[in-house]
This record gives sequence, structure tokens and C-alpha cells, in this order.
Amino acid sequence: MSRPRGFVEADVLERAMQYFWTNGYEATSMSALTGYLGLHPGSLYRTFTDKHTLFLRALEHYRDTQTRQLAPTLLAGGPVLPRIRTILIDYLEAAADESVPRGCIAVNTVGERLPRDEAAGRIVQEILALVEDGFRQGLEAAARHGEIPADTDVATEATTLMTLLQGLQVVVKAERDPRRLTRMIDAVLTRLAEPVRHVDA
Amino acid sequence: MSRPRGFVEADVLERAMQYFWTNGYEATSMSALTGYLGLHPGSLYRTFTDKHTLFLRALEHYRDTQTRQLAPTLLAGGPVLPRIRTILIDYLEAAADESVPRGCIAVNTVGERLPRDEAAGRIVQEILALVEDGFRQGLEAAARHGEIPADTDVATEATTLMTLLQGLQVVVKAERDPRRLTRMIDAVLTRLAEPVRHVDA
DNA sequence: CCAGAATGTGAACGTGTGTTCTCAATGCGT
DNA sequence: ACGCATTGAGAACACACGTTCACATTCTGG
Repeated sequence: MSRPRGFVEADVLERAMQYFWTNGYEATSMSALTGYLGLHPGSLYRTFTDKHTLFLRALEHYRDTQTRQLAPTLLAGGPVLPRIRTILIDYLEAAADESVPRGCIAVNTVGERLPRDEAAGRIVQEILALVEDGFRQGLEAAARHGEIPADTDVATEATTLMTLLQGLQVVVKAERDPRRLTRMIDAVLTRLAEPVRHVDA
Repeated sequence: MSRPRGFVEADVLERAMQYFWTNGYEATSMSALTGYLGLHPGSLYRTFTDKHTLFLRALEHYRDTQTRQLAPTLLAGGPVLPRIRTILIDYLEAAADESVPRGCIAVNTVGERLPRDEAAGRIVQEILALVEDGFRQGLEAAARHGEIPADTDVATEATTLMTLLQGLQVVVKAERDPRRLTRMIDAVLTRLAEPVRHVDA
């Protein structure tokens, strides 16, 4: 009842996520944010309590809209390894294309807020776990279809891919040239596909 | 001439680096910093101009005292691969031991200040380049001594190790349990040492 | 031993921050 | 049609931040 809202909460969350993503937490002032969102402070605080609470909800929005897509994307059918390659390469090209590379909001949050901000830490942990699990599911499918050796330790390899991806998000923001990094990605994935045999000296 | 300083500039820089390292840039207030350094605002600003300038000098101090040690450490004689392993594992254990894992100041700076802060970006880029070059020199020595195959693409593998290390610094701050990460490191290094042969299906 | 330049000291300043308050406008339930 | 809870609007608040100032202190060069 009474007067209805002039905005959709999910839309505001999406835009807030975008803003925090490119500007970080501290460097995002509430006045700049209200301007960007087209909301007045009153509406913002009534709906989201706090700057910090809004930030956490934006992080959760990232987790639910961005990270949750990974596993379904990898398992959509057809070869998995090329899909993993595409995902990694896309990050590089996005950073090279954007005039302002913003990396990954989870990685940025780790650098800026952890370990001080425990609530943000928990959400980031969930994001990392989702990424790792997505890679694990993808590698399991790849093992079943013979893309990689059947005896591959998929759990460990998933951890490697996840860690490598986080490292990529760091490196990409500091150094934009994607060529060296592309070669690295191809080397890692090629190795993954190749059966390994011990050779006696 | 005139009154001499009551502090040593390098010592202040070291302490400032430590404080920025654990607290980040924005969350470090000048009043907290002066308290921690035992300096009054006047002395600080006369010597270091600015909060931002002091931060940049602290970053350079990190580059010169921490990162520059990598190559000499790896080339100190004896097998290189175990030394690389020790370096990576030490990061994990340090994060697990510390009540407050602070990761790496370069990675934290990427998350908090880049790409906005171009001056910091340049220093971080130098740090990453030093790390990568240290690994490359180490791998070249390892190839010469037969620790890894002689035809290894050491430049690409150095990029992989550098990126993996940055990823590690991110993951370690979000999730402290080092065991999974230890397994991953061992898997990566073991692979590096093993000759790879293509096997016809 | 004295002149003078740089230092230690800590109070003070202006600015921008996150947040709250007041008030008119709005539209649903009855 | 009307009451009233909730909204949009934006001025205002308290506070903390980075920075500067004025002044007494201290030591060196001549």
C-alpha cells in the first residue's frame, strides 16, 4: 500500500555493483553514487541501510549474476577446454579493450578490504569456491570425454586454474599487453591435455 | 648545518611500508600513521611532501628490499626448484600463521588503487617484472642443471609462476587453509620437472 | 659563543565524507 | 473520495580526514 517505489531494487543493485567494480569501496563516495544511481540519499539509506551494507549486497549480486554462470557455461555441451580458454582469454581482451581495466570485483575487494572486512571476506570466499567448483565440474566432463587424461587430479587442477585466474586479474590491471599472458594460458591448457609419462634418465 | 634529524629516513620508510602493507592506503589515516611512526605531522610532511608521495616511496621501498631479493635467492647455488617451492609455501604458511594475513602490498595496491593511480601502477609493474625475471633466471639455471627439461620455454613458465604467485596472494587472504594450495603448488612444480611426451591415441 | 637554519610540537584549518532530518508529493486500500 | 503510510527531495549535521601553521627547541658552521 501507499506510494510505490520509483526504482527497481535489482536494477539499483546492478548499477551499484558496476560503480563499486570500477571505483572500489573507499573511493566511491555516497554523493557520487547517488548521482550515478539517480537516487537521493534518503531513498538509498531507507532501502539499503548503509554504504557498507549496499556494498555487500552488490558483492552478492556479483556472485549470483557473474560467478554462478561459470559451471553452466562450461557444461553447455561440446569440448570443455576451448571454453575454458575462451573464458580466460576474454578477461585479457576485455582489460585490453576497456580504457579503464577494472579487473574483478572480488579480487579488488581482497586487496582493498581484506582481512579487515570479514563480511566481505565471506562473500569473496564463496565466489572463489564457485569458480573453483565450476572449473572442477568442467574438468570432470573433460576427463569423461577424453579431452584430458582420465586419471587427472581434477580437484587439484581446478585449484590451479582458479588461482591462475585470480592472478590474471591482478596482472592484467598492472600490465595490459595480453600477448605474453595468452601464450601462458595456451601453455597451461596444452599441458593439461597432454598425457604425462615419466621418462627414466 | 642546523639541527639534525631525530629519525632516519630509511627506518621511517620501512615502518610506513609495514603499516600501508597491513592497512592499505585509504584506511591508513595520517594521524594513525604519525602515531605509529612516532613522528609529528610537521616532520612527516616536510620530509615526504604528501600522503600519496610517502605511499609511493613505501612501494618503492618494498620493490627494492623485498622483490629484488628473489633472483639472488634462487641463484644462491644448489637445486632451484626446491627453492621456488619454499618461496611459494612460505607465503602460505606466513598467511596461516599471521593473525591478520596481509598478502602482498603490490597485489593489494592493484586491487585498491589501480588503474586510477598511475604512479603506483608503474611501480607495481616494475615489481611484477622483477618477480617474473627472477623466476626466469631461476628456471634457466634449472634447465642448465637438468632439473627441468632443457627445451623448456622458460620465459612462458616464468610468466605462469609469476601469475600463479599473484593469484596465491589473493586466495590466501580469503581462505587461509594452506593444504589444498600446497598440493596445487607441488603438482605444478612436479609437472615442470617432468619431461612431457605426446602419446598417439 | 653567537647567528641562523632546520627541527620537534601540537593546535588549528578547510574540506569532503557518510548519514540523518524535515517536508511536500504520491498513490494504494477502503 | 479520502486517510495515511511511504516515497522523492535536498538541505543540514557531526565528524574525521589530510594538511598547514606558528612557535619554541636544538644543533652546526664560522
